[in-house]
Amino acid sequence: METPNKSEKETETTSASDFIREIVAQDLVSNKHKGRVATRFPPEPNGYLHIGHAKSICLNFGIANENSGVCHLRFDDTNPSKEETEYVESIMTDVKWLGFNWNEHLYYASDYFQKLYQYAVQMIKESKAYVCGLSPQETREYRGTLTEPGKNSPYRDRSVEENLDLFERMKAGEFEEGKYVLRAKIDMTSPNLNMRDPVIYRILKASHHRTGDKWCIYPMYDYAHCLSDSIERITHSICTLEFEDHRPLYDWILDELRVDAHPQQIEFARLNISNTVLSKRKLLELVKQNYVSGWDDPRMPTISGLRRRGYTPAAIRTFCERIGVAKRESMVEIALLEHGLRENLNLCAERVMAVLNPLKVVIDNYPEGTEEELEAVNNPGDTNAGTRKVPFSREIYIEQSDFLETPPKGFFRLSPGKEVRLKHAYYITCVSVVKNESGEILEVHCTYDPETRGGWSKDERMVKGTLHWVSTKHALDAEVRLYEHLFTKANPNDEKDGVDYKTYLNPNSLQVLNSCKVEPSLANAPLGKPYQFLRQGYFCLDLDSQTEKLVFNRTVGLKDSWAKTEKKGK
RNA sequence: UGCGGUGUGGCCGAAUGGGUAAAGGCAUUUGGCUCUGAACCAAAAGAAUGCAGGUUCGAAUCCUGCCACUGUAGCCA
Repeated sequence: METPNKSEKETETTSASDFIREIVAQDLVSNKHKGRVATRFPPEPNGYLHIGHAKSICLNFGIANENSGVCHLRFDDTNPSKEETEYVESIMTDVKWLGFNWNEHLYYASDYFQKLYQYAVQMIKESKAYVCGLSPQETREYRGTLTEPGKNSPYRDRSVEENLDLFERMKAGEFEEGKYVLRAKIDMTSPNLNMRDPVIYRILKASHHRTGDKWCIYPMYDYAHCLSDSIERITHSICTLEFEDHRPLYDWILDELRVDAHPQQIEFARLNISNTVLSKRKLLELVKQNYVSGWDDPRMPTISGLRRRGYTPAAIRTFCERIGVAKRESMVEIALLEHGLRENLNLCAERVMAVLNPLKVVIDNYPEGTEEELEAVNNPGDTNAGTRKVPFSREIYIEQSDFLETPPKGFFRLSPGKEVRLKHAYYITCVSVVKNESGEILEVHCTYDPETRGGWSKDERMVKGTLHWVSTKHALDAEVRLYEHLFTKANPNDEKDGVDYKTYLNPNSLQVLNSCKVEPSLANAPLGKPYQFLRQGYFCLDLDSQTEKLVFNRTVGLKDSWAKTEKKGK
């Protein structure tokens, strides 16, 4: 498997098996497909990919990779009224970014329109399909209900010749949309509604993003999908649970057409994640109604949103492996996603210092006008990451939350009379506080111990707290965007009593900090490169960033056990 | 209320034609370590597997009957 980012590091995981992989393994043992494994990822190009699709991508490409097989990328473009080239592009970008490669196996259902048409003619000739003139409304009425059988269409017994003629004229564009459809002749009394003479072709006078105006009849999903799978000689056609009831139809079409490749459809449960939504309709609504800034808003669970947020492909892949594959519908806690993210970022993110809510500290005994460069390791877990120089001077910024005039028990950051370590620098002791008339703290005065340069003390005196800091005169201004879960409720889809899911939108999902100070090495931060802002979390440069005004996204915060005990105390 | 599917700790999920204390991960709690209250290390707590019967020396696995949840009545996919 190729990874697009060379610096990317993979999290160690033992890939677990699941019921689908077992089926594939058994088929390999029984030589059912002569040792071949061919899967496919078949998105409809009518929207952006989200992390639910990533589960399917990892599954399909994963199974192919593990078995020296192939996985096709096939655009299921049978409905020209909804599909666009823009989506085709974004889907390819996202699949590649996730680290998967379809090589030469890029297909479109629209490539098969001619073949599909010929198969339809064959079905008509064998009296297995007929042209129906019922209106959409009538078709619905004839179909029956969940508990009542349907009844035969009055057009069901047209002659083969008449059907052939009508179908030909449908194709020639002689009829308006809705006037006729081609239906499979199965059984209007079947307990499975999908088998009640399903429509397999409809008239659509829309321009197709690839075939233009060549066609005005388009195959329906059930008809096109199984045949596309068969044409491509897919061995295992993996889809989600809602298609379970369609499997008899999938098999019926392939059986009746006596094709020589008959893939096996296998269904699994789609992914749900807490505190977000993963339905195309809802995601589209959030975008269209400006609840978010776009498909790639860093709060969105879309692949493009996650990418902009700073997620790594490896973290998403690991997540998809860990959630497993099963048939029961479930909701995975978003904490699992975030855990894997931190785990991966911890390996590859370089550490830097940034102060989000600055508080000025003056080091009284540090010579005025002097400055020095201190060495800082980029990643304590990875010696290859090297070191960098960080400028230090008499005035620095620390985090407001790192100073408390009257500290509670267990607080081991800075407070009057207390000594703390400045990361990579010196030990400092707070000697006084300067406030304005209304009592707000303007600056904190400290003294430093020159013997502790680099953050070490020869006498091994105990210093419990270590703070991050930035030299005031070297600091770069930055905007930092902090994100929280998009929804406050674990399951926003639980819309009981008519409550709309948007009711649960988190008003604090985006918090913008405008007066952040970051260390100068960040001046040349490349887009998307992961950083750990020491003691705070993982961040990356956002595409809104400018040279004069850097903009960073918080990908995910570090775990914060102090915040936890603080909360408990309240 | 047809047909299909699914029920295993708070959340995912193993246990693949019955066999010792029902894996593992996340979350939670505790302790250790540490120049990040991070990471890391160690440990703890937490389920008698939807319910009720039955078969068996022995059942999450087999049988019977219930219950709950879910999908399905597009000329969407």
